Amino acid sequence: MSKLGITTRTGCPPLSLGSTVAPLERIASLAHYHFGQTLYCESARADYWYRIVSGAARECILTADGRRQIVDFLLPGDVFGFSCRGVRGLAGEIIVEATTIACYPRRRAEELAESDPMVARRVREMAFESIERLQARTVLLGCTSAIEKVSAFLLEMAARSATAPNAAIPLPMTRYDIADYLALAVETVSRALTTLRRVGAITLLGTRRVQINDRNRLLNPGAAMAPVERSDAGRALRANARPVTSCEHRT
Amino acid sequence: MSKLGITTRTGCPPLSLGSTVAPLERIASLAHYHFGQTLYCESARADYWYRIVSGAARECILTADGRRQIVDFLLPGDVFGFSCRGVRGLAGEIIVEATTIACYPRRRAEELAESDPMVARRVREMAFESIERLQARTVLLGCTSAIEKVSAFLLEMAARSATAPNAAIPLPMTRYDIADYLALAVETVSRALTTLRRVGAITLLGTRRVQINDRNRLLNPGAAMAPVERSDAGRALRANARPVTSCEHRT
DNA sequence: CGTGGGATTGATCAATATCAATAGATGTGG
DNA sequence: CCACATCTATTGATATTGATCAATCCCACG
Repeated sequence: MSKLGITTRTGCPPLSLGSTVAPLERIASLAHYHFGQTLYCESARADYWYRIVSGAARECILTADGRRQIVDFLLPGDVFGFSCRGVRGLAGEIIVEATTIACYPRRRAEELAESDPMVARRVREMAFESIERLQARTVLLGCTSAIEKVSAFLLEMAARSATAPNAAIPLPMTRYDIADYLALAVETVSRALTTLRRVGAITLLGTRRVQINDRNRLLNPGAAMAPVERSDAGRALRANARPVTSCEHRT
Repeated sequence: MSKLGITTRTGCPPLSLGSTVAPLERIASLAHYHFGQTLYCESARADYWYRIVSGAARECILTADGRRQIVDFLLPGDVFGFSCRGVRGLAGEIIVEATTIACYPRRRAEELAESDPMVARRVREMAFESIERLQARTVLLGCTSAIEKVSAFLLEMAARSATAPNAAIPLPMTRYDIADYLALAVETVSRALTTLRRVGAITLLGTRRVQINDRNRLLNPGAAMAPVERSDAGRALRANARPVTSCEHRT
């Protein structure tokens, strides 16, 4: 890790974005990063948009009380770094050795979007994808129990890593990262994984790969989790939800 | 609440969006809703974008275990309803009587964005605002203690309600809504508010208005919270964060 | 005046954070 | 190549926090 050695060359391959947005790819530059490097820090100006080509990164923030909250994991294909104020507010950090990222200069990309409607559409779609990723994230953080959070996290990683069904899922991040992502203690994450392994829901292949054996147990951890059947299996409909008038709209 | 009575008329006032995007406002229709009405349900097609003109709404989801998770509160000025898959995935519900919403037909808005770069830019900015709102939300949900969550929630509402500093902040939602937003039990929210009131950080003006007396106590609840000084005040830098190499980028 | 939804407070119990110890992994330098 | 240092991961014991159950209060509204 001694020399940083970031090689930068312009003009990168289209990479699954469709030929109509080739103009966007022409202004991108590919950069290579090492594990632990900082892509941008919280106070940096938001002058680039990014796309993970290979490897992984995290966006995080140090809270007032000294904790680190990971706001998003970025995996291959994910576009990130959008901002409407000029400043980042979040730090972007590389978590996998030899990560390659496509960097889009914001000003030029915006100019391009203003002259090419197809580029504008693509940028809009990328932003919408970010929104849906963050909404899913919110639902995940809303889980109450640690088992639920970890289960939901594994399912999210399975969906995002785009591997074959039933294939092993790579976990590019440490348990500490997972803990900061789920707002749990590391020990709790570790224990939840152990519990899921014990009941047969997953198999741990080393520490950084997981095989999902029983999706249903992960989807509904409370119901099928406890080795000893829980007495309260019946009352599922707890919580604060109140009835609402029907779904129709526009009379 | 017997008759739904949604009045819809096309052509609505510009409303702080700047004159350059008047085209976008020309295709909007204003609709009036009652407390408790459903704007769209989870399975609905995502055919509209929305902007709150007055009143308030929530976006929420029923989780597998029967809880309701509120993903976002929508306040005047907020634009929402973006989707990249065709389906909502979240339900939109009105939480304030006589809420007015500007509705933008998605297809026409997109056509407009493709013919008018200024409209495209404005749509992009609105999407980026959504992203930042959701990122802030993630940080909030990452808080570990209930006092922290409620404190952060009050600060968020203060920032978003755009009232004068030190003015009373309206809370358009019930305690149940707040609880489902913060992933806490109602009782816990109530207790946290009571605690904050007791230590003088806030004043409750009725149940739906809050006055913030001491921002610092809300920003750093752990430090100044306990009536009896806590013995561990010194160790603030706990948590899972690990040091990272410096912030430089591009050698 | 009575009713019902919302809000608050109390008591109890389960879940998780924390503290502590240890073991595995990985990388460095002798 | 091995020994050491450091980071990562797991497991155990304990204390604290928040969910849950229960009761009461408050307020708007018919």
